[in-house]
Amino acid sequence: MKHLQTFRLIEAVARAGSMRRAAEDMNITASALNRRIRGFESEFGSELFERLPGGVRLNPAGELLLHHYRATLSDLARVQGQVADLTGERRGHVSLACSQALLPYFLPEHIATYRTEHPRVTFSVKVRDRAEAEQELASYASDLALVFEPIYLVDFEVIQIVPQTVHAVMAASHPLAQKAELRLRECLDAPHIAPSAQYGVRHLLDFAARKGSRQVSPVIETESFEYMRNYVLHEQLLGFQIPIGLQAPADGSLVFRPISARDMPAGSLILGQRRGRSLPVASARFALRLAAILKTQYGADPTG
Amino acid sequence: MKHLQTFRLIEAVARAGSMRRAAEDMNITASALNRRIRGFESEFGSELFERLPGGVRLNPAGELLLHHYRATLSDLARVQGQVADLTGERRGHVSLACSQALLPYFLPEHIATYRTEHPRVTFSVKVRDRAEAEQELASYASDLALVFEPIYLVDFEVIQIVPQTVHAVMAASHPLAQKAELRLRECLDAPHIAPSAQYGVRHLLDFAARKGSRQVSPVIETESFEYMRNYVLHEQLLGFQIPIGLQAPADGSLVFRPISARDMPAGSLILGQRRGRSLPVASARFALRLAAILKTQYGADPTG
DNA sequence: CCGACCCGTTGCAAAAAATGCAACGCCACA
DNA sequence: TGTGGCGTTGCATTTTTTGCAACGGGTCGG
Repeated sequence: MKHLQTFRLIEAVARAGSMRRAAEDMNITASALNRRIRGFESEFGSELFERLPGGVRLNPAGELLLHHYRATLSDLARVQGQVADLTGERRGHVSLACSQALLPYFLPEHIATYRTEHPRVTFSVKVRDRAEAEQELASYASDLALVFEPIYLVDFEVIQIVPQTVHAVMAASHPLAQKAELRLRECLDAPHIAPSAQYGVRHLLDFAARKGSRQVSPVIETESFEYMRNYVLHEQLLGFQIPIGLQAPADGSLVFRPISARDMPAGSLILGQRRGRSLPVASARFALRLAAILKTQYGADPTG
Repeated sequence: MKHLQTFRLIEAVARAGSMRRAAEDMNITASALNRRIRGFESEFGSELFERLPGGVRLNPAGELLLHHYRATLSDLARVQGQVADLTGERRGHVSLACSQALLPYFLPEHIATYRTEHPRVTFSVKVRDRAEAEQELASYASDLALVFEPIYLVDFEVIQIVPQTVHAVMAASHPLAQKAELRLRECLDAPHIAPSAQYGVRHLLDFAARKGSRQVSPVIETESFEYMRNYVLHEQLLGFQIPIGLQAPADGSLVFRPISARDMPAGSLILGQRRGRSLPVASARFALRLAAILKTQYGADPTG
């Protein structure tokens, strides 16, 4: 949209922290950029940036305006989606932030299915931990978030919530692989590999361990669940993940067992959006679909 | 705001129903206007107008877009108000639609008072009957409405509600001027002048009369309460109005008496805004002030 | 049934706005 | 005290927008 170019430039300057760098990013000269900013500031009635030696930084007025811009952009996208609906076309864009567990199986499968039915709908999939995901929604950078155990629920509107019991992941040859269900104690006694602190799985583990006056003491700590799943095939360690991110391989090399509910309650996988926002049509429809799938595949909402 | 010029043009075309007329209104040539519209339509991805012989008309896509524009405008005004607050200045604009009864005393007094405290706040005051006032809010043409007995309460969010008993207005020499309170029967028996059907006062009168198997049969019917107040000084008729629009003149020529609550319940004077909208700072503050004044001057909210 | 009229649209030249280039003053840092 | 990055400004150039005139199509009244 051409009429929003000035806002795009403002955003670029805010991101770059300097007019000259932003000018380069946007493929115009610093002078042109500078004059657009100054021109807008004067018609807006207030400066948007603090001029510092070495660059610029958004001032509070600029923050407010940038927020307006993002809200405008999002509303315009919604309108375009509605118009596309009017003309009978199913097109649009869905932007989604999700936890790592959704990457290997769940999202690829269901986005692919959705796209066979609606080939003109495109997707962005970002990986964000539970804190970042909310930020993503708040800044309108993503329409939807599908996150395990989000932290702050302010401005986060729950669309669907499903329980996910943490599972221990291990090689088929691991001694504990014989049991159908594991006690937390057994897991902590065995050498283990654990996700780092920002993840919901780790948070649940730490919490449950403290309650039993134990602690999680991983041999390896990692930010990557994929790394964890692969590593336990090479050394006899226990890993931890939620079932939506797990699938038994055909060769039977990897197995996973739930941790007893007596030791650790199930966590919540939550599909949500920014509170009060009306989503673009494409995102809204996809959210409905996703909610239905989660509900039927992963059972009733534990909160009622 | 320069970057919204195209939207202003689209709105003008929608209002004028023809590009050439809109071009004249906006002081540009029809060709320039036409090319901007076509240009925008092509980047937007859809036509906004039906081209008819004899002019154009918004199509559904255009309606959606115009709605987006108005929402954007309103949000931008809110942001500008917040920024003005940041810089310590109290400026901004309050737009208000109101019933006639507020014109003679109430609004002039309180807007003037407000402006002595906040000289940089400007006002628009539009007179609208109770149906039009809601339309005014819905289209973002006004921020606030202060209306007696609004009709449809959809999308109308009540800020403050105060009771107003309908009063009979008459010359001091009128026989009924001796009594402190009038029965509806007495009023209908006497020759009277009444507001036309779209007004809340008339609506209450008609309703109460029907309940007593009577009917309002005015000698004169008028859209102007000012006319009514002045007319009863020249002929011995009863007029009707609510007390917020009445003030006893110094010379005692005009008197007004309440109609008994046994015959007719008090109506509601309601201050409201568009549901769910976050108002510009100036309007929000003025609304708070107005609500406080209404509450203290005209007693408790009858609905609780 | 046809001419007058109003409509949206388009070609082309003029006017206006945005841009690039070069230079200036400023401040931090070495 | 120089050096390099920063925001900003004057000026020539390029790009965009506008106004003018004309075209084709439709309605309406004589």
